[in-house]
Amino acid sequence: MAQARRYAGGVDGNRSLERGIEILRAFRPGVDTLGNGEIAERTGLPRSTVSRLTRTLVNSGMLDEVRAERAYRLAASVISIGHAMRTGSPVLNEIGAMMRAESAKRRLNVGLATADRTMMVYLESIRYSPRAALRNVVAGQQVPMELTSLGRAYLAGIAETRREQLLKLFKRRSAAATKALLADVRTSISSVERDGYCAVSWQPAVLAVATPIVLEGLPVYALNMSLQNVDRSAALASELGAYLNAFAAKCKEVLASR
Amino acid sequence: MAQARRYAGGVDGNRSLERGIEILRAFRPGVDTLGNGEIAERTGLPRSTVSRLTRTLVNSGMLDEVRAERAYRLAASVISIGHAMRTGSPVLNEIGAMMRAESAKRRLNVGLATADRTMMVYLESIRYSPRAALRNVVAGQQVPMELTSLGRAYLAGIAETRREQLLKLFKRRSAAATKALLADVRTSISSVERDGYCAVSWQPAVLAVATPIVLEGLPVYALNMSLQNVDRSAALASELGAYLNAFAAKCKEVLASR
DNA sequence: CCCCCTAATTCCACTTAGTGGAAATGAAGG
DNA sequence: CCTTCATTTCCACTAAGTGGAATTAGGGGG
Repeated sequence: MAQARRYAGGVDGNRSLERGIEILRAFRPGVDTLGNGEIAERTGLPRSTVSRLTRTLVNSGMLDEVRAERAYRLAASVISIGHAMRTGSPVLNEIGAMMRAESAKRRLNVGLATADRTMMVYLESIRYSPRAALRNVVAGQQVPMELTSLGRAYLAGIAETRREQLLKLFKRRSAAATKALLADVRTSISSVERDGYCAVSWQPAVLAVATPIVLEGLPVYALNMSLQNVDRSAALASELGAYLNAFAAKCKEVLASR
Repeated sequence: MAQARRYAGGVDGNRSLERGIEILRAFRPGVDTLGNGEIAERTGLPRSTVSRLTRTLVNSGMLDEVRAERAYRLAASVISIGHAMRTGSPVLNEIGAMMRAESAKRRLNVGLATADRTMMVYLESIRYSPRAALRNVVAGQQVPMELTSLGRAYLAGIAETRREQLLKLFKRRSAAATKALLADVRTSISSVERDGYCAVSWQPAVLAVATPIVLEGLPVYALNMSLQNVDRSAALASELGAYLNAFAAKCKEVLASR
């Protein structure tokens, strides 16, 4: 009857695979282990189904079983695949080294991110610190799209229809302060259109600027620069913005000739 | 009839989910995009099945579609999940900072890895360089288990039955020099049992030592230290080994009290 | 030490969701 | 414009997957 399509109120696709992926997603940063019960709760799937799917994920090497606590944790395979994603990314390959150099030269944080649903996820985030030992690089960390310069630059870079979809999702997500927030987001988007970048101070004493990178055949990325322990000032923002615009121009040049 | 078990000559599990994961695994480092045809070749799955599963993976956010070349690439979600794995790992959480400090103090590379099938995958690899700008950290990179100090330390740390399974796999994999290689592997394992570490010079002018970390309720890990641009010498190897043993002891202390 | 209680796993009848060969569609090139 | 290769859609078939119920396995008390 059904032709591998449109199962109970869904879109095309393979239900078991979708559910298996949902289970993997249930492991968020900070969550170490999850038992089948907790997974069932978080995903809304029947317990017996979860039991079978986690078994499959263990066999496929995506989950490790912790027999003692009857629980599972993400296995090493997931970072292998993550690594394949990063090394496969043409953008990161081309400009990763430039980002490091720029971070060292300007003494600030430089990041490259793209969207995962309604979050921005860093492909690379180079954290500058005066002490060399504290400098570090993070990949995979998520920050909220609507609250960050990265996310707003991304929104400015994507197709309008998609942007409006996402804005609706934010509205549904945060009950309070929605109106002001959305206005803020739109201001940032205009700022990108006018100046090439937007500045947001999402976290206290951190000033961040970001700009979109739009390339044919690739998802939209956003590039950012940020400084910790500073007072937010318009002058500083426009200085950072100028650095960012110059750097982004250099990146786009390199990427265009790939 | 079939109760979600033992489909055509397989073990228990969900076939579609297994296949979907296989598709994700087909994207190895260096492979940027893959079309459905190539995926079908690499995985041995029927083309129509691949077509449906890739669509599902796109809907689930694990793959990005590149319409222009009718191909797919791994999406940002996979590094989100990879990041969740790393932050969820109690071992990396506890000793990551210590590893950085040790790398800076001893001026050498420090790595933590575990197994993904027959490969070792780095949870963290801290690459020391005299120039601060060149120091970097990699996660997810794979190295062959049977050829590296990391892999051999891991083999020394796991249950004997599992070890013998893996050794058989290596035999099947590399046709040439198998006998000598396996003897080498066993020598390394004895070396771990006797000295606490093993030394291997897998890549030219790189000397590496590694030791297993075995903890209740966690997969076996391996910790390594390595130096580039050195001549292999027994004296240097035992010096590195001593550093490693001291460091591993400190790590185990921290991990025991978690 | 045994028994209860909770949670995970297995069982099983049901039937839909998935399958893969064949047809259709679509892109690239002569 | 027509051919060729590749990818996607179609569709009849049925095995694979489902989820509620029964069962088993842990893990605290009593």
